[in-house]
Amino acid sequence: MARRSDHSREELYELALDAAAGIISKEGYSALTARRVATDIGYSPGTLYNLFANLEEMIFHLKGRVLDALFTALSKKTLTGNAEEDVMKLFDEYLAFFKGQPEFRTHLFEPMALPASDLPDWYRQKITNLVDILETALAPLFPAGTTERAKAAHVLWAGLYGISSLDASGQLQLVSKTDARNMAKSLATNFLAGLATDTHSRGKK
Amino acid sequence: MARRSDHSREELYELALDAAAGIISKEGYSALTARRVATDIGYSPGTLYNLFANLEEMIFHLKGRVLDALFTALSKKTLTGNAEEDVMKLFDEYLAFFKGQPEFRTHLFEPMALPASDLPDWYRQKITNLVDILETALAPLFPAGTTERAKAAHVLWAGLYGISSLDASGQLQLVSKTDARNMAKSLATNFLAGLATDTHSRGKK
DNA sequence: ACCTGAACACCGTTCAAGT
DNA sequence: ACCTGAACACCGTTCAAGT
Repeated sequence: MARRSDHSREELYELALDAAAGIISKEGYSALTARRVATDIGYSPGTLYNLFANLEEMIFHLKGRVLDALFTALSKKTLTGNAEEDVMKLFDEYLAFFKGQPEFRTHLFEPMALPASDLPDWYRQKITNLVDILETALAPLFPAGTTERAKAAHVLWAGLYGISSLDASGQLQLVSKTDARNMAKSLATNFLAGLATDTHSRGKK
Repeated sequence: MARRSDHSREELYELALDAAAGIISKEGYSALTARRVATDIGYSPGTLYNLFANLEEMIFHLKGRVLDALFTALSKKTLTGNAEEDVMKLFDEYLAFFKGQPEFRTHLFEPMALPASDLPDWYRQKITNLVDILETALAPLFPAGTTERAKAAHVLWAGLYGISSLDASGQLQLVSKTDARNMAKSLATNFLAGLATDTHSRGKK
């Protein structure tokens, strides 16, 4: 074939990520290969390497896109000012988001092949933005910008991730009706109740 | 070469898992291939397929071994009867276990390619045994065998997993000195404090 | 400047053939 | 019965050559 300029670089970028997302949701992660994406967008494999350093980087950008979509979904929620209620609202939206696209839930936050310190800033920022939403819901409980508030948001975020992730991969026994939502509620309720006792009373231990 | 019966089937099984563990810890997961394991144990690739259905199953068995080692480590801890103290003792041992072998932390509980329902029983049992240790530490807070006690143990387990996992993959900003241990402590303290208020008082909400 | 497609160095897995 | 090793159908990635 001859040279193609049917698509700009930006269009190609979007086409590639679209194709990758489609392959994953239709056939699973194992079907996602550079050659397959190239075929699906009608270009040769080499072209992909004009857009991304390698397949891993391409997946990285796809994850970035999913993080953006999750951010949008969580941002839509209007907070009431009741911390427990708001946290559960966000938890529910999180769980609902991945229920609709289970393929992504299991891989979105999975360990990167990169050394942890090499996580690019633009990526880390997307995660920060997500955690910040959770932190906002904790505003009634803490003075703004305190370390304690950030820590609480981080623990809730990591806890929710753990629940969602182990649930999705069948690594928690879900016999006893203790499904992910139920566990998320337990986490939110008890952790926040514990924070309250912590802040108000509690001398030394 | 000729036929080899240098090793029994059981010996081969152990040799293969030993080799796999060595490859992972020395060169990372991406270096783990069926051909490489075969080379390292001095057999041809085909022999591996006498032992395991495929590479994934082999990794599965390796994970089982790591779960056993984690169980052994956690079992060694003697519990004091103070729930909060005991939970933190177990949390610390968990974090220490993976600090010594970070390659495994990031992959041990990662999503399986299998549908969640196909997790073999022997594997799920190993996880159950681990969570049961945590549940034992909660004995002072709940009547034995209650659903509530099991649920609390599950939430703590999933939460710890989330913290450990996101920490390891650099997906929590560890700028603010909020390291994994600190977060695990926050989870344990506040969740258990919340459980206490839950059990004793608390009418309707 | 962008894209191709052959080429390189690998994979996982199978299975006839050997002992 | 167990093991080999060639073979098959793939990979990711590179890069000279084309337009």
